[in-house]
Amino acid sequence: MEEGDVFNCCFGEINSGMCMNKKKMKKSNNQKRFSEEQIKSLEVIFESETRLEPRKKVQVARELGLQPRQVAIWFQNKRARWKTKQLEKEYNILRANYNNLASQFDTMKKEKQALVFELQRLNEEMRKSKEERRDECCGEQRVALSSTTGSENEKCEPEVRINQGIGLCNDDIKTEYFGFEEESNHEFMNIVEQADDSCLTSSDRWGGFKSDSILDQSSSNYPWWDFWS
DNA sequence: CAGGCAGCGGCGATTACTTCA
DNA sequence: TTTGAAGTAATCGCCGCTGCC
Repeated sequence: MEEGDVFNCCFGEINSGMCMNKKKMKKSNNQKRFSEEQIKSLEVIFESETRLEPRKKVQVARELGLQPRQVAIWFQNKRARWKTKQLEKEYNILRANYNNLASQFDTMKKEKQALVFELQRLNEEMRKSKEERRDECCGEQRVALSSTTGSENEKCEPEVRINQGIGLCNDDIKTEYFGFEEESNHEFMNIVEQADDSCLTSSDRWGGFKSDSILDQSSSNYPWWDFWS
């Protein structure tokens, strides 16, 4: 006896209703997989319609030699499996997008670090040149003062130096957060805003990344901005 | 018209079984 | 030969919809 014969024999029983009591059909040896042709036909139908009209279901069942209920169950299971596969696909896409985003973030983080270092270097240079200019200025002052009363000169010099020192400290504190002095700070903020508009928040610079299905779901649950800390 | 009820079908979770490495 | 994982047909319980009374 061939396997097909076993199959047909068992389904003969099922189809005759002996095993198809809806309530409590004992899982028995009668459970057999559908034949390749049956599966193929069902797959073809499923591709065009994932749900069957009752009339169509009866028709398909008759054509394939199955019970309408078996066809209905097959479609139910098929929908469930299809859904699972779709979820897996979507998950893989999401994961790929996340990895892409993470690597972009890493690159930007490094760029930012480099810019901060550059900013610090420039700030230091500016501070030094300013210091030099003040030293030069103070030297000229001293020459001018030495031609007047000597006693005033002796009193003046240390105070001038202290005040200059305080002035420098204040400047440094003022620029600690921005890296610029007040007059250049406005310009700096403009640059930052422009960069922000064109590079960071503009979606067309993010390649093919699709954010619609990700952001609307995850933004409420996952604080993506934690990246930046 | 509103409300209760039965029948039907879909879905998610689970079970029971088969197949295969 | 045994065993564990994966696949699959079928069951169960729940829910929503629809038609009837």
